[in-house]
Amino acid sequence: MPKDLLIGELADAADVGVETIRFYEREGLLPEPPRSDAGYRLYNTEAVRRVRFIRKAKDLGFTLSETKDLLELRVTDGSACDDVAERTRRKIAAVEGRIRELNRIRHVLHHLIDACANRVATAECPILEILEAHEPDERGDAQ
Amino acid sequence: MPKDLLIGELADAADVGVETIRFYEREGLLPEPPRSDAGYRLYNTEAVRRVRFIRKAKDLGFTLSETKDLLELRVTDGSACDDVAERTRRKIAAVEGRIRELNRIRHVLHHLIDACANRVATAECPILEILEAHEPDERGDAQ
DNA sequence: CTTGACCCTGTACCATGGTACAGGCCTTAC
DNA sequence: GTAAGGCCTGTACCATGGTACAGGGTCAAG
Repeated sequence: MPKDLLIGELADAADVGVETIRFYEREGLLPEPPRSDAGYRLYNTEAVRRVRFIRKAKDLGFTLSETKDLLELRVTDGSACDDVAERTRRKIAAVEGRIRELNRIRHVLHHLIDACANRVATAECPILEILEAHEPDERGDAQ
Repeated sequence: MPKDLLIGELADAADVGVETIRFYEREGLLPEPPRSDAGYRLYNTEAVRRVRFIRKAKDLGFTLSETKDLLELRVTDGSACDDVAERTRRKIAAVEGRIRELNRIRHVLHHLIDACANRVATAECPILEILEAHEPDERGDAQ
């Protein structure tokens, strides 16, 4: 039987502050956990994964609301498979759009390294070349 | 000779508000442009690319300060090539890290689609599988 | 030569995502 | 049994990235 974690232990394990955990709970990103007799929140190890995921998603530029959507994508009795699949496809498209943009930035940065190696002065700001090629503009998803 | 843009024309072209342009200037992301006799800011088309890039970077989760770093990466008389190359390599590593994380999310979302197709109920929140193995990940060329 | 749409500076305000008390109740260790 | 720590709720505050006036000058059209 896995031992329950107190909020401070969860915070340490997920490398965030205690206040952040309570904040995520208020915002609906973490379910309200069961409580001890004294009213202490009792967490399991899934909560650690959840908090770490929220952090990761935030660093990738997802808003808390988008992150909440991602966490809610699952097949349960109550949710129609087709609907979940459709929402998931939209999220995949959004993720792929971000990957494409990041790859464009990556390529341009590599060109800059090359220019450096050849001691070629880049008069203009080279990173702006990113926007030369076509520009899809849509953010795929989000709200 | 390319016609100068007034701030409102730049804002329209880059699809942001006029106040946002002035905000970016205050924050040092846009250089102070020349002024007309009446004190109006006069922009060229590079400014449009710059503002669009700032927007894009923001959507990808870069802070304004990181974006400023990216825009400052260039080889000029005043900056040592080796230093620019080194900073650029660090930025590439950061970009590649983001791409890897996004690919992990993408894979898990694809698994969810599969589970859906097979009408397999996913009891746990499937996206949390992302944090399981540190899969070394196949290169992130989603282009 | 005035009206309306723009521009200027300056300051105030807003949403997001936390962070930091204050005031009080458990729990363990001495 | 008492002190140190951790937990509770509640409220206030903070940084980032804008957004929205107020009060005033500019300019082109009619």
